[in-house]
Amino acid sequence: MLPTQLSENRAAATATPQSMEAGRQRQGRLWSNLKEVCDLLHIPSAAAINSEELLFQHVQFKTGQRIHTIGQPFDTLYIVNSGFLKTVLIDEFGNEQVLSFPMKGDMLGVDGIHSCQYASEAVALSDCDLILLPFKKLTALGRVHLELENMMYGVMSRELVREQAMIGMLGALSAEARVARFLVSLAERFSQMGYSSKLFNLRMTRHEIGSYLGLTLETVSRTLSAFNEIGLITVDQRTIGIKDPEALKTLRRLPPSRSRAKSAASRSKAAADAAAAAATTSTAAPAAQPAQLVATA
Amino acid sequence: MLPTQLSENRAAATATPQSMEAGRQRQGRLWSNLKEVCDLLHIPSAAAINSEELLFQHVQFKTGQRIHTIGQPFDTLYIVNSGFLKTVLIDEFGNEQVLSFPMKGDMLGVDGIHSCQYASEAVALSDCDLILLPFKKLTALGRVHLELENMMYGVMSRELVREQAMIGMLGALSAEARVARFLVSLAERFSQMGYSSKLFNLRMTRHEIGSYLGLTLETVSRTLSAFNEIGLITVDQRTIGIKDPEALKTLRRLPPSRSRAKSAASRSKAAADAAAAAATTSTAAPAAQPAQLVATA
DNA sequence: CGATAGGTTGAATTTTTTCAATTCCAGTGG
DNA sequence: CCACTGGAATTGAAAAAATTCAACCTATCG
Repeated sequence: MLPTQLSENRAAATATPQSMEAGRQRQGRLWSNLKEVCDLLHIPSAAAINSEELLFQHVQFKTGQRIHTIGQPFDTLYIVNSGFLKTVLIDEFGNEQVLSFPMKGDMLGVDGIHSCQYASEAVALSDCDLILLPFKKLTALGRVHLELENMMYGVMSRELVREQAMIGMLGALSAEARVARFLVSLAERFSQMGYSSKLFNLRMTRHEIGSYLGLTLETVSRTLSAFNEIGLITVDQRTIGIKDPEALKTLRRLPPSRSRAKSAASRSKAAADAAAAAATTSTAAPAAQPAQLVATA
Repeated sequence: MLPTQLSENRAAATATPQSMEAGRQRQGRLWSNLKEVCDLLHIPSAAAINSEELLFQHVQFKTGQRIHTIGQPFDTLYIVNSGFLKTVLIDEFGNEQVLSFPMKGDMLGVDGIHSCQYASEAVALSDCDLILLPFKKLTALGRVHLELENMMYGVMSRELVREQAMIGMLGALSAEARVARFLVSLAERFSQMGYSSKLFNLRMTRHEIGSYLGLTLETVSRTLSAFNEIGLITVDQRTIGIKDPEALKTLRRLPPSRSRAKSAASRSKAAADAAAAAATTSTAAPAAQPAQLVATA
């Protein structure tokens, strides 16, 4: 594999550089110490922790495997070390409602603390490497290592803030704005993880995206096509290229379709309209700049 | 005031029996001990706590007052002892997005832990009595009183589960189903608080309900009228009577409007339709039974 | 008692979904 | 190696759901 390649995300799905760094082989599995866990969660680990003793076990899941199911007794939290997942609620007719798409650095299972049963189901969308955090052990440890306790509260609060933002989005935004923000937030996540924020592969189906955003898969597909048509993004199946992140960030509604339908030549005009409709101060992107390729960590 | 009265909720807005129980006058304010706090949160307080020393201060807010605002430095959590509030997000144009309607036993401010700034704004919808929990003090105490620590994790996790349910609702349900569930969950909250679950007053405007449910105020109003028309509820401004809680709980979509419009006499037929459309096993409610009045605690 | 915010209702319009018809692709087995 | 197959994705047209705009009503509060 070349260090620069299009299918960068597929790399994360198997053995990543990261999972090599943050873990040591032992008894045929991987383990991480407290510092590595804190780093993964972006918690300043305050050095003071001398804990080659305190190790947390990793577990690998293959694509499609279930990490936990609804109602299953809760006893451990998980941190995503590599890979991509979805968490879902199942309604009375067995329909899935996607709640989140956890990836590197995210915590899973927090919703199980309250009732001692997981309240959602987590499924691997790619091969995954997760770190196990036995909850009892964790809280006990938290009483000794203050930064760990802060970490716990911080991560749970962050999760809550994220869900609040989600509620705000579902409650207030149009279909187009939801899809736009979804793309932007994905791009930001990838960027944080050291991947390209300009070109990436979606790990989930249109159906899953739709469920997550409260839309049908057709609406998602149409919206992506529309964004492509006015030059905000490029779409090829699950490969997305972000062309105008600023316009996506502030987009509220697309210009009326007639201004798109008129002619293919009016592309730049349509993009300008979109930016205007977005009530943004950002300048329209200077056409298609060459997509930045992958920076392998 | 009579012990049984229609405006039961208004009582909670001022001096309730509860706020008398759970608090003692001292220095002209109210204070609660740890046991009272735990009781309020429905946490088994494990007796062992001998803490007439450990007291938490109450603060009163008048209708319309702001408890905290977005961006304000975080240092304290709040527990609602009495009264009703809303929490909101403010978008870039100053529009409010309602996130929750906290009431007795709910915790406020958890979203501030992560970034040390409150992420939402809390506003009193009625006169309120809140208990202050200085966060630093609380975590320190948590290390000594294990049940308190568990309480913290439990409450935060519960909040998360609640928001997940909200996301599921916004993502998957029709306007009618959302309004129905909103009424049911309100009824349940009131019931838990010792009020009638059959007759209560809404504390919030149609606009606020709409924002909370991701609908316009007109849609909320129309939906309430429709529920009234088919006998699921009675509506008179902010006074809601619940007639058929089972149908509301399982309702997915209303029967087509023509079956409602045909004649006022077809009422029971329409109600049966609604129950059928709800795919529920519950029997349709036996017409209007006299509304149960208030049980004052 | 008039001003005003909240609430209801109707009609037109827009947005999103539903249904249906293809197309595209990845994987499988001949 | 290539034709098949089935899930995923796209696209169009019709239908349904929800919003918008507007008019009007009704409580409440100075």
